[in-house]
Amino acid sequence: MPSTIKDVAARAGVSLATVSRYINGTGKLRPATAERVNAAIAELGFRPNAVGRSLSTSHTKSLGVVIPSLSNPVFSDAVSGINEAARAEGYRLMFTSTEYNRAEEVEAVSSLLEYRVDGLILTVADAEEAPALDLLEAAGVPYTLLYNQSGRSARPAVTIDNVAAGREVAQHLLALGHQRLGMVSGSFSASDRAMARRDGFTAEIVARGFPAPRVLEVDFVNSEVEEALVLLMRDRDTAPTALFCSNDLLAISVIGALERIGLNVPEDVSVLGFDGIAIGTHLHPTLTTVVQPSRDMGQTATRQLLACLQGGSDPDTMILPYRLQIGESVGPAAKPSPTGPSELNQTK
Amino acid sequence: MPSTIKDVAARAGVSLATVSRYINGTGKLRPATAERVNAAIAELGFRPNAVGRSLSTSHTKSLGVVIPSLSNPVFSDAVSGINEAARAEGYRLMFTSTEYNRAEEVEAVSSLLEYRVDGLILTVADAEEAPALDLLEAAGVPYTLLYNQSGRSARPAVTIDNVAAGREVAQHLLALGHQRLGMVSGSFSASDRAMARRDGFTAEIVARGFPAPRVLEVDFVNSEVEEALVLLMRDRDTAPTALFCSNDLLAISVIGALERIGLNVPEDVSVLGFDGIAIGTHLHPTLTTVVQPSRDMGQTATRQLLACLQGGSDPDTMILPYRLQIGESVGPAAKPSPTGPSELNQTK
DNA sequence: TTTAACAATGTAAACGTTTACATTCTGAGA
DNA sequence: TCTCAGAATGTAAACGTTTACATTGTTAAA
Repeated sequence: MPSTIKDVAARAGVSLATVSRYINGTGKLRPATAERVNAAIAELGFRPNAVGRSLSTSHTKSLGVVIPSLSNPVFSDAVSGINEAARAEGYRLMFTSTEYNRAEEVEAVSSLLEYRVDGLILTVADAEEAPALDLLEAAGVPYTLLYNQSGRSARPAVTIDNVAAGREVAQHLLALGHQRLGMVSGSFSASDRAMARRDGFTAEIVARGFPAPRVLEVDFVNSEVEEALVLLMRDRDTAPTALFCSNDLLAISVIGALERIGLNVPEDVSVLGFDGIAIGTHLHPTLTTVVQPSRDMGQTATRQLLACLQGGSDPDTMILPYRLQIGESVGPAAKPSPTGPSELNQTK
Repeated sequence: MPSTIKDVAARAGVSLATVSRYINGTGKLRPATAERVNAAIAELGFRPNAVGRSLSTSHTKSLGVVIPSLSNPVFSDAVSGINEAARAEGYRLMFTSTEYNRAEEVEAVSSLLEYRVDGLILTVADAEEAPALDLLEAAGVPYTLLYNQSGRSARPAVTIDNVAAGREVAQHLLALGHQRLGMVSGSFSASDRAMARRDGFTAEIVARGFPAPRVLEVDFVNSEVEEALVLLMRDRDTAPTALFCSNDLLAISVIGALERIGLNVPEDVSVLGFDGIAIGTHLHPTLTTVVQPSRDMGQTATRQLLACLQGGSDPDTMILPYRLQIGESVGPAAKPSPTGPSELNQTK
């Protein structure tokens, strides 16, 4: 059993309170007393017990982190940012993932509340309908959402304006002469962000007098992207000349699939992603994508949560800037092929 | 302040111990008593305090997880596996990353020891020289390494045989007629795995009577891959016809860079990766790579650590199987070009 | 009806640390 | 030298829960 503050006190010939004052730097100590305590700590290999401290102070100096998955680097990057900012303030992270499942969200929050984390940073499937957030609010535990659209629920979130980003994507593609646009997205029910991106994208296109984009909702994990694209791109004369993907992993997957069915990116079809994950700049073609500042978002969410925990105001919604990063995967609209039905149509 | 067991006891008209027995399912309770306790819990919105429980039982039911970075999906996948196995046993994860820095490793372990995590799962830069592991052993806290080579230190690890994998990569490439091999790796001082892969790769090539491979050690984050490759591939008659990369992110990066300098993969140069991250199967060309079972490794490490915590034997080294997954990024050795210095040589 | 054995429940101390309040020590000023 | 104010340190209870041991209740058998 590791040494406790009692052992240190006994060894140094002082009281528990004196050792506590030394460890925490609270209150003055005579140099000789401090030296004796320090020596006792070293001799005993004492290490403060955060559990005892948590009980007596009612603060654990830990933050709960709940995200859908670590498989998407956009969440990994954010957790890195959270970790940095938390560490800087002496906080630890208690972590869990939910695999986009609402019941898992509730279970995760429940458990973190049992561990008495001081606050939480989390991404839920839908900020509007989140029993997990209801639980947090009922418990009075501060939290900040990450990436979620705060929408009409006015729940505090660090995010970007996904609707505006979707619109800007549409503007960019239309400006390049693309008139037949498509979108490939993950599940809308699992991501209010994907919904917002689609909504902005579609609204802009329709407002500009173009036909609404074809929207493909795919299960990225189950690798049905290629099949879906074969159908979408079957008729080159009516197929989209540009595809907006709801995240970068999907965009990368779409590019691979397009090339496999004989289409060149961006010559035959342009592809535009979302998130700005690092690998996108190392590929060929490099990815044109909407970059959200994931690491900054993680840091910002953490800082404002910690500010709240340290007596500041409640967390609020913060919209950070995104930027459209031009890569090689988007080019001018392809000119119509001079021949009739495309070579693709003839492929078995 | 949330309700405590005292409040529940008062409300139900029973003792603290009775409420504790109800919560934990230890000891028998009359149905009427159980019902009164249950009603009191519901009325008060009581939620057990894991901090109090941890202090009195000396167990936190949490595991510390220390990994270099979440930026590489191989770690994210492993953490997903750890999370699954831990959750199944009612454990939480306390998480931190070290960015491949030994001082950070020590600080991370130190802090997790303060929080009294029951055990740790971690990846360190070098299992042979790890002050963080010295600290854990001195504290008597069980741990399992993940991915690290256990080598002569005999520290418990869940890993694969990286040396054997390196050899098998060499065999595979030599069997395809490649005679001039190269390796692109991340920093060896930050990854004993990368060292082991190089050692196996090199040993096999030399044993087969071929010249030792050219080894490029690059800083993937600082995007110097392309510059390095231009130099390596300058003279097509002497340049490697296949490159082994120490991880998949690097391999993907190398493919992009090769294509950008005008070389086709695998026609002009083959590229083989390591890890088996999911995105590798969605690219064009799909990645030929050594797949380690990251999620399984995470689960296995967790299970054996938990078995130890629950009275079983100490964690041991477990070597899980890897497999060489054939993709499209490796092909037969390119036949020498019929002309003199390559076009590449003339590019400014 | 009484007794005894077992079930059910209560009591109280401990886990490690913090900290309000109390006590002792020290040094400066009268 | 004495006194007083502030410095330094000690005391003890509390934080929430667990659990060994004690006590009370209940039921069946004699």
